[in-house]
Amino acid sequence: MLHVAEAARVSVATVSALINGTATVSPELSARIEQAIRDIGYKRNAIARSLKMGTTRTIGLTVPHITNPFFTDVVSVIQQAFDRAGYAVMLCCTDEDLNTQDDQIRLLLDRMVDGLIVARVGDGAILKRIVADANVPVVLMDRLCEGVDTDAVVLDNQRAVFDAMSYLINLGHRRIGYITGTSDISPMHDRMTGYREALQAAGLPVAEELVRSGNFHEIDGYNATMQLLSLHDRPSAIFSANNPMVIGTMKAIRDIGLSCPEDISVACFDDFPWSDVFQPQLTTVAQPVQAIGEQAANLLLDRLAGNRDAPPRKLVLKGRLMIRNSCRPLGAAVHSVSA
Amino acid sequence: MLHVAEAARVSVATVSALINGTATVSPELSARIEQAIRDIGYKRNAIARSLKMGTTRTIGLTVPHITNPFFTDVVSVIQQAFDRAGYAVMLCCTDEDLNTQDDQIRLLLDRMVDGLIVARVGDGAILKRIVADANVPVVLMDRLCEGVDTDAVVLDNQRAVFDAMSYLINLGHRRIGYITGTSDISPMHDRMTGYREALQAAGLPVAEELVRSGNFHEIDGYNATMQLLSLHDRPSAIFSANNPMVIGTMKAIRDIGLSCPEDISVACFDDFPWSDVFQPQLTTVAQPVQAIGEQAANLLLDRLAGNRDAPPRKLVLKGRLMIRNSCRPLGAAVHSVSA
DNA sequence: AACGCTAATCTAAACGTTTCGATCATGTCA
DNA sequence: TGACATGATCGAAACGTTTAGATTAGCGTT
Repeated sequence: MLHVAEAARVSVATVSALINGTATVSPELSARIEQAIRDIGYKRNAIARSLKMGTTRTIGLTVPHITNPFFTDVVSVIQQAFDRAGYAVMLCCTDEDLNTQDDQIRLLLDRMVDGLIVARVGDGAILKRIVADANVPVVLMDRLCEGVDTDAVVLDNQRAVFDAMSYLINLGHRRIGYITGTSDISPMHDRMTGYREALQAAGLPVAEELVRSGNFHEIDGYNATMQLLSLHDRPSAIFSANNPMVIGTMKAIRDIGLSCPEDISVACFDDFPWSDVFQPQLTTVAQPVQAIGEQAANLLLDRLAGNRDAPPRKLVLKGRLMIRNSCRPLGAAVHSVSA
Repeated sequence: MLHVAEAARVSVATVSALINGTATVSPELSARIEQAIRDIGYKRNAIARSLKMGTTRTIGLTVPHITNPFFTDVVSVIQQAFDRAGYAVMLCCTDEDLNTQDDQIRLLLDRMVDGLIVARVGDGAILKRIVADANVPVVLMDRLCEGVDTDAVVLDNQRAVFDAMSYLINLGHRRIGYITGTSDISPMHDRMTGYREALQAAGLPVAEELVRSGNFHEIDGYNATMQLLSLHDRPSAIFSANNPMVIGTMKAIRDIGLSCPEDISVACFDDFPWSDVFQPQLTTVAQPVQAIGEQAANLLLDRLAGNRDAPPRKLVLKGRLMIRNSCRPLGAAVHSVSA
């Protein structure tokens, strides 16, 4: 900018005024300055501007896994929304690791991001402190955090799983395996509650042997399913509480020589774009990814626009049960195939 | 830092020296400063540091679509690699739009990213100029760019498609539909060349009616497939040159009342994590996503480490044909089903 | 002619670091 | 004892912006 000012024989203040339109500058000087900008190929340095202004027009976004199609879709929507608003997005994947998340959020705050969207991981204590210290707006997404009282957009997970389980129960299933992620995050907790409540509402026992837990990865779903299928009294259906794990479930079913839905019914949380096309067409609980992403972005953009003092807003969206053909009705002959 | 200095009754220079280890500071002062840092909860401001140092420890990454599993996987690997190296990643999705890409790259450069990894979109002219102007290292990924002579990691697309086509031809297919993305980017061009060469090598004609082009989205694959399937002399196999489009292909096949592989064989570029499990199990060309991401990251990290003057390095990786069950051998009764 | 008002422009400080060179005490050596 | 190297610390400039406040010129009023 100094070079531009010299070339145009004006002060840097005038150049700044012209660029930002913060003051009127005469036509002559405007012309000289614009010419100089073109000649020199000047681009304003956003870092210097950020330092002075205290704002970076950049937000931080952390998710557990970007390869999980649910997060991929949401990230994509958020990215678009902030792109439109002229913000850049710094993306971090925490890989479901607490320390990683911790480090990454600090990294983002050090870089003076203007706001944060967090699909958190693990215990909320540290996150709580970080959020309290940093005075940037934070939006929680997908996962709430006890003690962190801030904007959030989540699903009614309990209801969604309740509905899915009720569907299975209505089909005649009585022993339904349930594969959950680590239960220290709110959706896993709520989904599990939905599972239990649906069973109880139908007067069915909650057999602990039917509940298995894993760490969100395909391999965890595989192992959990293997355990479920080797039970003496095998479940007739399996519900997987997240979508990477259901791939593992399907692989285990295949490897053990069974097939879905003939031998075992499968449903899961989170939809896939290809669910309609490949066999078995999985019955899933679809989250409104577009809405989740947009709402999270809107909540944060609203804060960034200056609405700092409004009380925390918590949006709860509804899931939708996509009934396809991976669950079969159980007739008189209950899970007839012998292992 | 000023506050820390005052609290510890030292100068800011000493605080800086201690934090960065750039000079020895006495045990007494060290203790005082460290205490002050803890008391105040001081965090170094990375923006101010960037301004002074001329480096942000942030890189920019632009991809056409993050929802495409291929890019998702690669982004994930790159993200992890830079995370380990202490860099932040600014992610941009260009949505296959030239202007968007242009804007985003400028945005990234304004923010003084230390380097750029680009899976480019469209014509290379503007990218070429931007890359020339910006004196940050750039690594091209997945897609080369004519006239941009920089580090790159790409696939041997031509060979990969040649192999896939040869496989189909060996199965007895003679009329093979081909669905490509817009051909102004190198992989699409190279893949098409592989298609033509395989046909020619087998002494088969290249029927232009069998080649359809779309814009990388599922709907484009759907439309292209609809056109192919309504041809008088329908192809017995379809190869889709990218993976979102193959979902559209499968939907079109379903909607038209045919089935794969009985009525029509399908193969495509890019693997899916679930390809092994759902029916039909798609035969695909798998890209070494892990290697692509790691190599791209390594190339850039090497430049960032100071190796600026080495001549541009171009890495060409090999694809792998994953033969599953979505393509059937053509016996005596050639594509028998009548439309 | 003196005055005040407005519009245009400029000067200089500030944002929070890093770093060069200066300062100063201390100990060593001739 | 004086010269000098050494090590620790500091002062101040610089990075490239923004912006408050000062300055100047032009013009209309009285």
